[in-house]
Amino acid sequence: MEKRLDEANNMLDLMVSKGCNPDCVTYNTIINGYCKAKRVEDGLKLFRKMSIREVVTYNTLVQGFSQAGKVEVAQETFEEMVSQGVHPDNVTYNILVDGLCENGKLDKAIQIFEDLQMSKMELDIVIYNIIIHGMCNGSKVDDAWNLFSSLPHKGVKADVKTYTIMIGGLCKKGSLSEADMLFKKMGEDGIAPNECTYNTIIRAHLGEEMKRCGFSADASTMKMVIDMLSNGRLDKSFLSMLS
DNA sequence: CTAGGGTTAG
Repeated sequence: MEKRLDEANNMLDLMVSKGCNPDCVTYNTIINGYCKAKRVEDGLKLFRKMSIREVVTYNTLVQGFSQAGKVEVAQETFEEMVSQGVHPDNVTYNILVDGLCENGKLDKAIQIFEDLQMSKMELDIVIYNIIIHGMCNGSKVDDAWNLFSSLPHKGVKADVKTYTIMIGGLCKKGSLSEADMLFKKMGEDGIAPNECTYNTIIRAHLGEEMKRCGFSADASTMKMVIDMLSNGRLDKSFLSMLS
């Protein structure tokens, strides 16, 4: 967790030298550490050396490759898992579908999600949250809304994340009044908003308020930003807010 | 008498 992977590896060698054999949890802890440290290739090397093939390790690797932006390799790892006879579980599909969404492959994510719905796997709210989030970020807020609205028929109960994701999607689309209505409905449905929900809706309202007050990136604003960037009062990451 | 490792929102 502290990204001190080489020390962790030395510890692994030490335990082996003392006759204490690592098991799948030991290995997975280190493989996950490699992935979090953006060293998924090193994680894969360790994986190739071990003989245990279980679902959690594959899940770790699929996520590692996705988060390293190598979603094709993540998909290949998933295929390998299936061909090795290791059965994917809910977490596998959550990781795979989220990885596809985060790497610009929303259509593929939706396709897998639809296959899952036809399968006899029991889907819980997590996969719905992931796909609704993917749709909202992929400019398919209307599709997200339709899916969100279908949850009661499917016997799946929306949680605070579902509402927050959907409210965020409506805000992004510019439908602030619909977002407000959903925020109200969420309370009526007995789901309490949390800090994420409030941040989402407050940010959208502030953005509207700024527009109404005539704030925009005009010449004088740009000059102010450029000045503040040059004297260091404003961090460069601020610019990402503007796009 | 068998822990501990992998998943979603701004």
